[in-house]
Amino acid sequence: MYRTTSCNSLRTEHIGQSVTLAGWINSRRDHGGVIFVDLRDREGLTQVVFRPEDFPKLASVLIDHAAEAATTSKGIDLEKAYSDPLMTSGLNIDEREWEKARALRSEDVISVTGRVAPRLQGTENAKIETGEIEIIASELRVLNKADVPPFPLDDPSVNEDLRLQYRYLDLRTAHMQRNIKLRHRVVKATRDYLDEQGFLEIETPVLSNPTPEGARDFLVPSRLNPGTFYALPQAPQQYKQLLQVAGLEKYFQIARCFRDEDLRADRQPEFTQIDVEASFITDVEIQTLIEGLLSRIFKESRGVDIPVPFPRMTYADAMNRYGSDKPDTRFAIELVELTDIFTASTFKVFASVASGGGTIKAINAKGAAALLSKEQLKKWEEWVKTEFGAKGLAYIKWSVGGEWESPIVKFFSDAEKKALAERMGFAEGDVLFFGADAKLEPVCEILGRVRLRCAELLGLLAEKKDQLNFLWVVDFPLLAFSPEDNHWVAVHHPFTRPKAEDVPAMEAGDYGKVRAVAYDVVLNGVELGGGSIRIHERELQAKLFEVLGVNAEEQQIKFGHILKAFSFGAPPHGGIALGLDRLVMLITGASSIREVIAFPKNNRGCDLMTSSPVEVDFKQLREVYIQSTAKKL
RNA sequence: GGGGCCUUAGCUCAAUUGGUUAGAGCGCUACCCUGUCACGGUAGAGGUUGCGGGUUCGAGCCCCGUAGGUCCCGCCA
Repeated sequence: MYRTTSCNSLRTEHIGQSVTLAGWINSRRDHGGVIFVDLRDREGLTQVVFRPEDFPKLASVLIDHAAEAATTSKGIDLEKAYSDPLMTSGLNIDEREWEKARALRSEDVISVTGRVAPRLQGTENAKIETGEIEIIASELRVLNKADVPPFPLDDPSVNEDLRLQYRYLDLRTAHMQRNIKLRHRVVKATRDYLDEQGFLEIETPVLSNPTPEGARDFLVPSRLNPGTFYALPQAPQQYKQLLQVAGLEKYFQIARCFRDEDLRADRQPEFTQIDVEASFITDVEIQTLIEGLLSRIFKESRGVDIPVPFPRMTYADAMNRYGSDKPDTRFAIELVELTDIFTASTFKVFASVASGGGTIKAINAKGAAALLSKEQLKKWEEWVKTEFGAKGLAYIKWSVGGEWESPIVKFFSDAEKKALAERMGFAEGDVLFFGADAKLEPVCEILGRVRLRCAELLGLLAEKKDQLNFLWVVDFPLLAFSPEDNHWVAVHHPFTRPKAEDVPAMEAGDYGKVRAVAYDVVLNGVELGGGSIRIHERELQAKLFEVLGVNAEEQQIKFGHILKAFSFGAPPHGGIALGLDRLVMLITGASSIREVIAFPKNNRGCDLMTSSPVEVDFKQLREVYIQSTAKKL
């Protein structure tokens, strides 16, 4: 037997027991005579002591004295224990075990047998849970020696690429084990909760079809059908809807999804969704279900109660007030409408925007004046220009005891200044940032970015680490015009249901006005997931494809199966998908989803541990009828 | 596809204005040490400064290119 218990199970009540532990050498302290080893397994640490004397005898002496101490409710009398005849009378020294212990190094794997003993008075270690006891070793088995690790395992400042290259070592750290365990708790809570709610966990194919909408697909060539390809699913979207047509009614899956797009700190080419779909359900019912799920997840993973129901905010409000469809509402800065103030302004840039149906908005970064020099404001302007294609970033800085500093304020009339200051709550120490454009969206989006950067600058989130601001963003537009493709595209996906009251607008061709029965759940400015009520009528679905520029023939080829399915009595249905990786990232407080994925890919989609992806033989390519066009170096 | 930042010992970093033999801490190796827990002490090993080119009497430092890493924009729900 390798072990009888874990390295985080022994306490004072186990004193006297003979145990065997197995694990890794976390650290070793060799005092020449006595040798201490912190033995580590998944559960924790236990100190093991190797002494050059006869270990079992020593242990029994200490235990006897501890037992005696317990009856007198005084601490163990060390002097007495050490003067015990057994301790001083020429013990049989087993040097072999001790010599083995001397040769132990970090990360060696051992199994050790000994007796649980109390630590000597004053040598207890409050930092570890087993710090009251130690193991007096009598037998040591070295199961495997370890090379010197390429980096210190407990050092959080080590380069991530090195950690990823040796991920199996990185995963040994308490930090990573905590994240992986917590992820398990989240998945377990999800399965338990949805099972209790009557949902069935159903697997869907990983080899499926390319989808014309949305992200780029990962392709898989079919050997048995030369020249044809599967695609890895971006989401199990069609299958989960077809399961509703199939009458399974309530489906969920912890689903792996694949998207061949560029990576980010919160984006991997393969990621996991908590995928949910149900029949005969309304949008509010799905939202309530998900509120219950998230409550359960946060309760079981972090022990916190989150208030439900979550606030609702329309997409229009979110954009207008926060400049984002996933607003971080933990801090108060909001976008303020100023268009009406400047319709007749002497400042031509604003006047032409305001009178021409455009939008002028601003945000007030309270107290930012002291933190932003003229040079820094220049840099911010440069930043919005290069990163978001803004024309500029107008500002007014009002230092405490100073004047308004701004390249534009000299063009404002006194009335405009007064109205502006009043509406913005502009005070000494503040900085205003303006956005003005013929179109609403870029004004909101750019100020939304500036808003986030202001929060960062002002440290508004520093003391709000534990705050959890959930909210639903609802009433998304169904369609958006893509100038690149020169046609309308689905904002969510093409199966999303238009709001009943907006169907006339759709039929009238006023596509920009049509809202969807779609909803996103947002936590602290991060989109956790989104879903919608779907179209279940064949005609409406066909109509929507038409709007999206998919003609009848294409519809038949790409979506014939789902259109046909809808003609056989599809129930009203809808669902949602939550990003599991992001959710666990937020729960653990990690800054990247790589911290909550056992074997993630780096920025370029490479697995540094396995060197994946790799080149393959010509022969292997030939079998699947593929020829690479990549240029050899 | 584009932009920012980074790359010096196994790890984390330093190296003044371009100037001697590129240093420190940790880790590693050996020895000493019987109560430590980030043990302590003594000694030692360890470097093509990512790579290629250029400027210069002289380059870790300046210039050009390139590779890798990371964050962001585009892209992606």
